[in-house]
Amino acid sequence: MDIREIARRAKVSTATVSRAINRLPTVDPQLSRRVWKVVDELGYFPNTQARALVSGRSRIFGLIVSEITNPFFPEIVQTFENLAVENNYEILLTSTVHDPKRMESSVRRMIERRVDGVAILTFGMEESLLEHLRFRKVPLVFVDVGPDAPRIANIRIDYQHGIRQAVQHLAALRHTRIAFIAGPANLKSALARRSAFQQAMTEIGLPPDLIMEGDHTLEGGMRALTELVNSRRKRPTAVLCSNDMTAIGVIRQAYDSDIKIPTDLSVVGFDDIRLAQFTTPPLTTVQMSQSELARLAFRALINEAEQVAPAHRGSEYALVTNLVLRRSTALASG
Amino acid sequence: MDIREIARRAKVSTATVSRAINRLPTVDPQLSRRVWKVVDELGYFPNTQARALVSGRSRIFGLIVSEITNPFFPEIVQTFENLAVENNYEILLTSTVHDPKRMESSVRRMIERRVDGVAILTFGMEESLLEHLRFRKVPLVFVDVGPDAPRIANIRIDYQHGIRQAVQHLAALRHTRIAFIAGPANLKSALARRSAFQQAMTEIGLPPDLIMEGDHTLEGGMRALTELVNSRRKRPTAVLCSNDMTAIGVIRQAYDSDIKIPTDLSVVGFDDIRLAQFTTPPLTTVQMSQSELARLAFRALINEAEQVAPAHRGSEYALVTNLVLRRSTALASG
DNA sequence: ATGAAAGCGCTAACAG
DNA sequence: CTGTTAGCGCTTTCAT
Repeated sequence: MDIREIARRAKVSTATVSRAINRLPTVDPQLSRRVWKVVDELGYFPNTQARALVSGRSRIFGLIVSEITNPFFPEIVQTFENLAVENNYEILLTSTVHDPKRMESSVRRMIERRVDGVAILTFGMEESLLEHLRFRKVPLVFVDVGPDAPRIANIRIDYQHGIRQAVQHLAALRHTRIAFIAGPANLKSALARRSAFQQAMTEIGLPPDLIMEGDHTLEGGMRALTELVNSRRKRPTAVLCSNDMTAIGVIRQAYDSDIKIPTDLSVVGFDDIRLAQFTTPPLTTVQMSQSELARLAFRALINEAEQVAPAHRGSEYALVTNLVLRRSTALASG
Repeated sequence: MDIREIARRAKVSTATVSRAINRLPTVDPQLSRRVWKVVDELGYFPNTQARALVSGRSRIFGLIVSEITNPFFPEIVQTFENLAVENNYEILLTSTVHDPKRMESSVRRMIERRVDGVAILTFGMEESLLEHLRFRKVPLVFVDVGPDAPRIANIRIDYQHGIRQAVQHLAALRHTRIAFIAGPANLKSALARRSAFQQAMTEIGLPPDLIMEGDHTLEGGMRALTELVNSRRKRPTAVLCSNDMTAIGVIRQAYDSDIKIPTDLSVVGFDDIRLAQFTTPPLTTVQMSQSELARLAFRALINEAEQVAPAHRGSEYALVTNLVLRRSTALASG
């Protein structure tokens, strides 16, 4: 069943069918009705491949993430999909699973399907992979790490804003010994969080000297708390974590070590993944809105894809972070 | 840049380029090398839309889920994507978000992109939506609820197996008052879990009379435990939940009510979502392997899509459930 | 083994 | 306002 079949049955040309289906205003309402009647009767759906072939636009946006199972991403994917539906796009979702081969295949798949734009929301992308995409002038959007170039948008995250709130919140609860459990040192966003912490502490005259190394995993959080507890130094009364998984590890380890949260130890996370609401106690954390991030990314892509004359420079979007209070923090004990 | 460009530069016909790229054995190695050289030099990637148009196969599988943010799904999506990459397919992911309009648009999008098969992994699908898909003879795979018809595969889940293990595990820990928090009554899979519980209890001579209504949400679990606690009846020492989110709600409410888990109350979940490992204490639960489910679904689709002569009946796949022990269960107190 | 050419389903330029 | 037709990039007969 194709457009010709419809044309035959509606006794019009294929051009008219095409126009009617695309709701071009220049078609006689009479004919249009005839076309739509046949379309509905036959249950006809236009073939997007054929459309894409002739129009040169696939109406597909690529979305590259690290791993779908990383709790940071489902919300992003969902929001992205919602927007795609609203705007009549499809989304081609690929994950790199931290594997260079998979990154390469992601890019290849994007190009083969002729996507109209790609949002790269992985943590740390190999520059080299962008070559093909940039060469083909595919609109791109990055978080934090993109180059400043035409057709490349960047979402800049204000880590400082939320982290300052977190530190000041803890200070207001009379905490003075506040530890920070950092993320992987090769991760730009983790480094940014770390220095935001240092600055926020310094601002209020607290020494930012209690910094533990973590790796953004549950296990890393558990290890870091264990170290903190076993250290000869005086134990901190509060700990700020570079991401929520780390904080969840801290909570888990605290439970095992009979440290009560928040009475014995206040814990603050970062990201505000869905899971943060489900811990016991629910986690106070710095929110970096995943849905807002997805919205910005989508908007960047659609702006770029649907404008006729591409801008000469890339555009910038900003995302602020904010503390959300739950129940893992309390007045410093003692 | 297209196949003609390659042909011109390699001084062969487009037919030869096509054959070389598709690695047909009938092409002279000499020419093939020439073609590939040009392909690599230019960074050429075949246009999948054009391929799909002529071949009639899109190499896209649809995957319909309820909500991507439901913790049950990310693992499924990830596994599905891994398999897609391995087999050179793309996945068209849509979610119904429990909205009839979105279900409809999911189906429309699948058909417009001419997917080669669809896995319907939602909880409860409107029969009516299948019409279009079945009419177009698209291979389909369901969980539990699919009709027995050609090109339609079904994955049957053995709820009984894991639930019996859970009940017997609790009984072995000397629990005799075991409650069950059920799921929504309109959900076939929830009903199956409930009756599996009843049967497993009856088998060992325990009365399956402590059944609370839940709704598969955290809040539902919290409410159910509150009721259980406030009831005049003797409190159960163990509770089996229809899904993990419910169990997590129970854990949360127990924490708020100063009931220690597992010492005062043993809790068992169902599904084994990733999150179950991250609760405090980690949740003992009946595993219904999401990755295995995804694997079965993908295999069903690819079998159906790549066989020349469609079988006359739908095929059936089985998935068993199994208890996984963590730390939310213990000997009955008292 | 290779090439010429038809055609997949659609849109858009052009003519009327 | 409507129809005719070329052509999007590729695969696949059918000749050679």
